[in-house]
Amino acid sequence: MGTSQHQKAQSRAAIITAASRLFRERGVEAVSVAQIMDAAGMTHGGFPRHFANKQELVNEALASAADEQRVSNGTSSGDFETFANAYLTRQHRDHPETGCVFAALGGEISRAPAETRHVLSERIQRQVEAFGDDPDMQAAALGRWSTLIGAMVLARLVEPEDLSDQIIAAARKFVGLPD
Amino acid sequence: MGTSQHQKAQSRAAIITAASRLFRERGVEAVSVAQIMDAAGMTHGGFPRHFANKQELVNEALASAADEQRVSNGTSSGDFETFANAYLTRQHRDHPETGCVFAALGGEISRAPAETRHVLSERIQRQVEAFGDDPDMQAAALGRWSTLIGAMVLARLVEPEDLSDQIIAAARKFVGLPD
DNA sequence: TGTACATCAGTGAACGCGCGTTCACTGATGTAC
DNA sequence: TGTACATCAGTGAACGCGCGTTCACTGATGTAC
Repeated sequence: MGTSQHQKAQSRAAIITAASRLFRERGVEAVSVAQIMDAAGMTHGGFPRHFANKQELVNEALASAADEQRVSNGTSSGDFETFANAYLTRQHRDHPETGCVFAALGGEISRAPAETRHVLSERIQRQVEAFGDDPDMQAAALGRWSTLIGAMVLARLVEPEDLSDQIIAAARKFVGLPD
Repeated sequence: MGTSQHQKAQSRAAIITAASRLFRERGVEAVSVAQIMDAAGMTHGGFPRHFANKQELVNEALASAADEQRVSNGTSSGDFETFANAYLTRQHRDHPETGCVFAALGGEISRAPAETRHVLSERIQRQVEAFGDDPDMQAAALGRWSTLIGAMVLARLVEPEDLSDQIIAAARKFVGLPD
């Protein structure tokens, strides 16, 4: 076959994007390299041209998912209410594949190799600093952020849907959102 | 070999206990039936005498973990502050194998078969009812409970330990605990 | 209270399967001249 | 501007390995008489 450098970069991006979605949807261990490569439009034999092993892709894909959230929700600007308002929704609950990586994979990340925990800790550290310079403001934002993540974890695992909705509503109230 | 009915019941309990700890420590998918049977003091061939398959054990082990927490922390009596005070600690963070099943495996449970989600939803539903009869009290408790779970997820995945401690402290403050 | 026997918990070997990874091969890319 | 050639992204087959599960076998249990 053979491809240009530009095409290689596109392929690599497609692999990371596919992995980032599939990992959040089904869990890291439950998704195989072959499934990711297939979703990216290639066969699994091409994988080692882009990553030394699956773990290296996991690190890149989860870091990418974490960055995605920060940028798309504008939390880096300190507008926590806007972030929380989009976070605590049925839309987010029902679409983990494009949602918060910590709610979808927090437990798995805590059991992952040091390198994985490190790249995601950097994102968390940066997020905390974006909450403000004042330690009290940072602490208050951390408390609210924890509520969002825990509520999403609970809301996604419970049935029936009524109870799940109830959890989202309770969390919205608890972090001071209208509704 | 051959064993009495009493010994069989003991073996079954040992398998559930071992599975309950190992799942919370390493994740459900990362622990093999052979590892669980070994931890319970048997060889893996004896497994089908107790459970039809791994999934059946997962359901029992996670339900057992959820029950353990309710009883040992007395949340069913409505004393949320006592529960939260023991929950948001470095001890709990550093020992997921004996801790909250939702913080350790919440994400995995949300991707598990309906039966698994059902047995754990029952426990959550019962817990919510134990929070009180008033919907507003239930909502407030659900908000605080979400904060505990999310904070534990974040505290377990981040490094360095300073930042992890900071998350626990922020959550303690946010749910109104002293310290 | 003894004895003969059916039951079945637990052993250890074996099974098919999907996993991550490796590799010989291909042909388009893009450089050297 | 053309031509010959080295590079290497991607293919498709193959690898060893650990997984969940199955099963013939064993011997202590506990019932029938």
